[in-house]
Amino acid sequence: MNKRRETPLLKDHIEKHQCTIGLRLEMLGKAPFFKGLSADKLGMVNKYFNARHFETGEVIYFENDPATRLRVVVNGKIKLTRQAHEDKDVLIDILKPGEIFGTLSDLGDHTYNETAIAQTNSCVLSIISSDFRSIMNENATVAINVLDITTARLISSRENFLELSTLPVDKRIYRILCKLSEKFGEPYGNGILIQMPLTRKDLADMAGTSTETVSRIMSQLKKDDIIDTGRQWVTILNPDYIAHMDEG
Amino acid sequence: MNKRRETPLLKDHIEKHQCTIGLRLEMLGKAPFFKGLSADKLGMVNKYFNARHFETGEVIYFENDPATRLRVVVNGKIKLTRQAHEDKDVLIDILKPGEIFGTLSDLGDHTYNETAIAQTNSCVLSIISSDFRSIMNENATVAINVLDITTARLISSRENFLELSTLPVDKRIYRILCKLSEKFGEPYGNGILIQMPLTRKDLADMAGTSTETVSRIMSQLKKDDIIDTGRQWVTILNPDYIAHMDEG
DNA sequence: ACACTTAATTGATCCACCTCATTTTGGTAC
DNA sequence: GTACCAAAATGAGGTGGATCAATTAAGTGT
Repeated sequence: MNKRRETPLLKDHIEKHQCTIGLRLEMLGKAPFFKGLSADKLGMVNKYFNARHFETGEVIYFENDPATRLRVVVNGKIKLTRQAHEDKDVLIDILKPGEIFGTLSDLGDHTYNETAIAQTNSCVLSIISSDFRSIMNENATVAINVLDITTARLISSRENFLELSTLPVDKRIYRILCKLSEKFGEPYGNGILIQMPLTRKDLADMAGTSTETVSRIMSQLKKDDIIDTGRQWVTILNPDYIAHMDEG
Repeated sequence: MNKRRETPLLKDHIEKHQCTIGLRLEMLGKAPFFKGLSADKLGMVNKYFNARHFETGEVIYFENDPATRLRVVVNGKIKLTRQAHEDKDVLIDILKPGEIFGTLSDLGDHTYNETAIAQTNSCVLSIISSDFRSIMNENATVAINVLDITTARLISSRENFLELSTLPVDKRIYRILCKLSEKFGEPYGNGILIQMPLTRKDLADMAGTSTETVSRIMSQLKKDDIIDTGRQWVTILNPDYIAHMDEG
């Protein structure tokens, strides 16, 4: 077991000038919700979007703020959270490039129902939600794509609820690590590095537990050579164990 | 505190002959996902639907069954559940007339990810999901309506997750009773009756707890004259208490 | 290389809730 | 009314995980 001296996370190399018009168009073309849209329509649609850069830790919007915009991650990772009490938060999801967040509603009195924070330096496109609704009205394909994305998220959210209701904490954490490594994992050394800053608090807020409990479980996994972990990073050394811990 | 001798629930008066073509068309016209559709389009769309009656307790489909159809509740209540272990279930939602369930996906290898059971005698319309997708493709309004419904469900599911992660059991049960009375409540005597058969197990499966714990909490609420409850029914005597139990 | 800040670890205690076991009751069928 | 059965209530005991408190270690800035 080698002692690491520094974080294995890639340095944040996202800078403002990368959010160029060219990149933006390329991004929208690849975005799952615009799949099947013709090139000229894409060009038209592109004009509705604004790009903006966010520094790590910067809040994009707070829950209960008036909600007017739909956003798209171009670069970086965006964390969606909700606050319960004083220091009790719930981490709903972590988004990667191509994913959407914000609101689709065009009602005036509508508010965001989660807080969005840049987990890393990020570039985000935004569009006024009523404009996006117009686009959906004129292109049923787009509406159906967004519907498919939302349905998938609903299924995933219910899955989370199921796991929270029925699994003990350690299994919940295994499952979270498994899902994160599928979404954000990159080969690193002899394992898979979850490529993002990830604290014990983040994991606790995903699993509905305390940082201390997460720490204890992670320590045990480390002792058993199933993961390697340090300050704000995790690598999976034994993916098979993490994937099927049912019998454990 | 009067001792009730019999269930205050309305007798199930839904019978097969009520699922007539006339009722079906009326139902589809009022259904939120067809809001804004012209009368003639509605007539065309109607031809795709089949009606079927289900007896109380009858399973409409099981989770992991091949998924081919989207369904609409015409009459009665439908319970959506997922199985975890032996006797551990999670009650995801209870649907009332006008709500949709089943699948929207037209992929061949797709399966239902929950079990649907008739909570009362029910009448249900169904349509092959690929047909429904065609309808959405030709009528963006429909796609957007379904998207709005799905988004609302996603928000609600995340809300449930939040409550499950952060609230103690008693508060979770208060909240569930509050939501149920909003959705299914009907004035009855000096309170609001939740008009549906509802067991301690159902409540436990919603709150992620055990039947015994639900029973204990309900007993206390009854003692404090906040609710009245018997075998498979609940009335709320003090809605205000149930609605804001934050400070309790 | 140093000090400083914040994350992470680890230990000890406590209690909300689960589980198992038993009794009671409501609702139904005869 | 009486008998029956499944749902609900209640009791006793055990425990997973929270909470509180103190220590260690990893990055960061100078």
